[in-house]
Amino acid sequence: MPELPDVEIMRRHLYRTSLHRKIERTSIATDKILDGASRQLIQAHLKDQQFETTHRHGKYLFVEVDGGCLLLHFGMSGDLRYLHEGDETPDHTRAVFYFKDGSRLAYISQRMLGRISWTEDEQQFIREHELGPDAFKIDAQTFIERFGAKRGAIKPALMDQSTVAGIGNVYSDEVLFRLGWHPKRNVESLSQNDLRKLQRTIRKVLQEAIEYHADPDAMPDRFLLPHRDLPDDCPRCGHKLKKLPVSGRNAILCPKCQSLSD
DNA sequence: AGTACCACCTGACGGC
DNA sequence: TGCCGTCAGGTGGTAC
Repeated sequence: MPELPDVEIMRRHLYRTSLHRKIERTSIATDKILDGASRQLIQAHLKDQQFETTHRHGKYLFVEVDGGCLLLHFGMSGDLRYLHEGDETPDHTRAVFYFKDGSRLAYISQRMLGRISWTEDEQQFIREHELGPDAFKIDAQTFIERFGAKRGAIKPALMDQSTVAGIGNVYSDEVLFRLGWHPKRNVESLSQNDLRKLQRTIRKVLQEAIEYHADPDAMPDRFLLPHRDLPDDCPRCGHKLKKLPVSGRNAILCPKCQSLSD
């Protein structure tokens, strides 16, 4: 479930477990998961190096080594798991980073829509992939400038990675649910105050999701996320939640709490 | 610039 | 039990 909070949890996992271990070798199951870098290049760059540090921008995980940066993206399904010697490799593991001490880090991507790449210039990578500022770190003023310049429906605007990076289908729904705003409401209808409120709500929702380890089962009932499997009822008013196609994706919303009129 | 649609992939799940 | 259609939380391309 890799949107910003999920990737942040993976970052913390990697940070806690996998830094400063010498890399013996890297196995990559298929070239399909590579983007702009050959497997030979990645393997050669990682050999005998160690992961020095890791940070996240939007849904991308940056893992720095001496001489460059490994990039992990997870598509619509994925996970990262540190394993001790003897631990079984999880299903759908598509790449494994083997450390000299016998442990290893598994990159899991069930639908193989995730991508592994390599860059020597992180800022250039961000520019080339047209990523806006990170949705969690962006300051209010920058958010208002960038988001306020957009047109059209608010949900696709929230999911546009070039405006603000990190929000996908699920968390755009969560933010709009918390605000009581309809996903098709026009961005043009938002006042300066609404934009400020939107930015604060994004930060709050992402912050809380991270605190609950991006795990729907751990989240309180007032979140929309644990109720996405329809049919289910709105945790706020009890009305039946509904599914609504918005620019090619399915939004989940409460038609009573999130009416289009206001 | 925004929207709509398709393609990329695999596999979990519900219906029959 | 097994087959099949449908659907899934992302991104990138096209055409309008």
